[in-house]
Amino acid sequence: MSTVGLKLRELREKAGFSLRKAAVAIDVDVAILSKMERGERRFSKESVLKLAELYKTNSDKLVIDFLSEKVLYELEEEEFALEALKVAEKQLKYKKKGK
Amino acid sequence: MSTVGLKLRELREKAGFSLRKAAVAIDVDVAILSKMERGERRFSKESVLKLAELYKTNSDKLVIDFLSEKVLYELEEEEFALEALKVAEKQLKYKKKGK
DNA sequence: ATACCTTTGACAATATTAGTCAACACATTA
DNA sequence: TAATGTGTTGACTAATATTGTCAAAGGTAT
Repeated sequence: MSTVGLKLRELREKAGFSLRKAAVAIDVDVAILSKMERGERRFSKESVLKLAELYKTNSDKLVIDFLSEKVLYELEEEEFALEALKVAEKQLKYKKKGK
Repeated sequence: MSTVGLKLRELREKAGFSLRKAAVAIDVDVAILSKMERGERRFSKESVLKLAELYKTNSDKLVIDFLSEKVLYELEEEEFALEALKVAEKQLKYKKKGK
């Protein structure tokens, strides 16, 4: 169900890594990587970056998906989730201009 | 610095509540309400709702600000924060249509 | 001084998240 | 069939973050 998870699983398979190998390579328990790929547990940003490097892929989109999921997780079941996102965007743009 | 905090503080003052009175009314420690209003500690959604009711105000915008701050907190210092918000929005819209 | 107000910081309690480990089921293959 | 490799699961512990409690401080006004 997780976008980052699915993408990273595909990448792993294409790169020819077994779950175990990949887990060892990025210094994470196999169980955790398994769960992260399937969305049972959320990724750490660190893992995403390490995996991207391992699979020789650009990490930007993966990180964006990762963050997006993090945000949506916070907003799940919230009636005003969409409105909140829009306000957050506006604030962020304003802030950026400021500095 | 917190939007919800500022708004709720203004509302409280307009409604003529001291910090103590308001805190007691919503069953929260004074120290915490003080910190929440000033953005030193984040609000709980429950507090926002209770305060809105206490001040006889519609809570929608307050909740939206509250959620927006929660989200921005998660994304602070993230290079791709804006992109992540956009992706999250898209996903959310898609999801909504689905159900 | 007394009675309010708000703020502060130290501390404890709780909840959430992350990590560890052993065992399972399945398939492959020596 | 026994050994090896695959991914998954659940129970448990450890670490971290979030919340709550409390006592005391510094204001201001009566």
